[in-house]
Amino acid sequence: MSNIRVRFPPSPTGFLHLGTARTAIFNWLFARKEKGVFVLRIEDTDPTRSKKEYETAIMEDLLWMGLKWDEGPDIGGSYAPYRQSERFAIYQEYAQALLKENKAYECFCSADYLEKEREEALVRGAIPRYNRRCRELSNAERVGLMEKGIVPAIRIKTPLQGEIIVEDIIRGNLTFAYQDLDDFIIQRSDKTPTYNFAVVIDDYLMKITHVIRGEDHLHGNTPRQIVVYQELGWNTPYFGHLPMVLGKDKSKLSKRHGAMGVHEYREMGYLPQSITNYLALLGWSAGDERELFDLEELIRVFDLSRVGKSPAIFDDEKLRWVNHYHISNLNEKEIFDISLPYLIRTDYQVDKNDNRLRKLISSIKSSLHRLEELPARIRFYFKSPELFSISPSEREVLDGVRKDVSLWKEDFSFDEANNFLNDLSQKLGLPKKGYLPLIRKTLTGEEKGVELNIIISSLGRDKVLERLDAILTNHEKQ
RNA sequence: GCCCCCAUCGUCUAGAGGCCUAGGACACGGCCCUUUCAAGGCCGCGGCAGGGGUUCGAAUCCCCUUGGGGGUACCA
Repeated sequence: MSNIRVRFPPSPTGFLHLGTARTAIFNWLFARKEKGVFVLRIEDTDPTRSKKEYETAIMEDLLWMGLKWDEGPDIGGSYAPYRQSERFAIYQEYAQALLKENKAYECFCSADYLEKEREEALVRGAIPRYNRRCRELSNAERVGLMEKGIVPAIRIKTPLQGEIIVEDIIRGNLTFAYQDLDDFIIQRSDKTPTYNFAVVIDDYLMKITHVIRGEDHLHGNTPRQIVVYQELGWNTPYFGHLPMVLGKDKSKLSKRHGAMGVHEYREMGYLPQSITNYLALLGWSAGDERELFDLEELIRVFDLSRVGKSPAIFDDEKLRWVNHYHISNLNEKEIFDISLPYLIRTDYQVDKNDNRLRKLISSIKSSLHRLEELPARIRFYFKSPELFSISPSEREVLDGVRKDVSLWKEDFSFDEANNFLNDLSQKLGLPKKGYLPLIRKTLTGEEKGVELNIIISSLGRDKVLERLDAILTNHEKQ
């Protein structure tokens, strides 16, 4: 194992989103590729928005995709705890240290005051930055404010001059001016840490070597976090900012773009390997013309240096196609097992040992884009069709067919059924389209769908006979 | 507004100065296969944002413009 360590730090304020999942995939692939360690850390510093159920749901979705972590809140690890809410004392300790070294200071400004300042700045067209009025408070002033009962927040002292260079392994060197940053808060007045502070402390303490995350962190968070590293006297990890994933409207992918949760895609019948495959393709390519991979292959071909810089628009159509590919690649047992829940939830009576059903599903898998399409496609297998009336000439055709079928000693294979269907042309003296649509309608009630020979073979002699008889006797009654 | 980033077919991308009359994939269109719907096979449509440089030579390097995105919290 190399000493490369990456982390995936979701905030449990909602279900795992496709955009977030992609970040997890890139981190995980990088870790596996480099034989490093993948850490799961829960960023629940905001107690009002964080929920335990989301934490559980996120972990389930990660596992479903096949992304197992080496260290995390549930399994522990050398740098536990892995839940930020359990690390508050640590953050406070470092905040105090910065205070003591005069690298941070207490700020007594009220939220209201700050809000008003910001609005005014916006109106003036100025940059809404904190005016640093508490930065040089005298001791006496501080004591005075304390005595008034005001609980201070802690702000870090950002250098007034100079610039920050972010060395990004995906984008190269980027420059930011300290002047565009302000003295941001590292510890709220309720003693909880802010994101940019907690992250730095954790990444450092957890010995994270590569911070790979979305570009949305690049312009605001990364420079601020570098300030924290510097004030603490720590070396920064390597940073790599992935290009954003955008929705059809070209804005950052979010709930506004409809169902974008991993779980929802799972429900629709997307395979985990389809999700990881497609998401890996957003912002990354193998360099040659291959683009269909399962997880293991992805590890082999993945290369962080092949990640691009420009944002990618999420394309549902292509995901569909990728899923179609992976479904086609499933073997008979796999596709059957994974299909069962979709059939059961459609209230079909499913027998888990039904070999014929198993063969049927396997034989039509390549026509599916999502598993949720399956029930409608093989409805004929579970439900008898509605009766309909036929003409005298149609009756003759079905009679002929019936006679033949009744001679079968056993059920037909796909090939045998096919031959049977073809031979009918001779016997009936009709072209195929003169009788095949009628047989289809009789057996399934539909005019289109699965190949007839598969239908006949799957239904078996008795059911075929039964459905022919149903139409025939219905005709007699009229 | 200010700061930062990005820029090849509608979309995802290959392309790291001559291999490019720009390659692949999705989508789309046509044809074939086929009782039908899918699937599949074949063919096709379609792009280097614009303008300046640098160079014998630029999709590739530089600058400007334009366009798009992201960030501007006691959210993460």
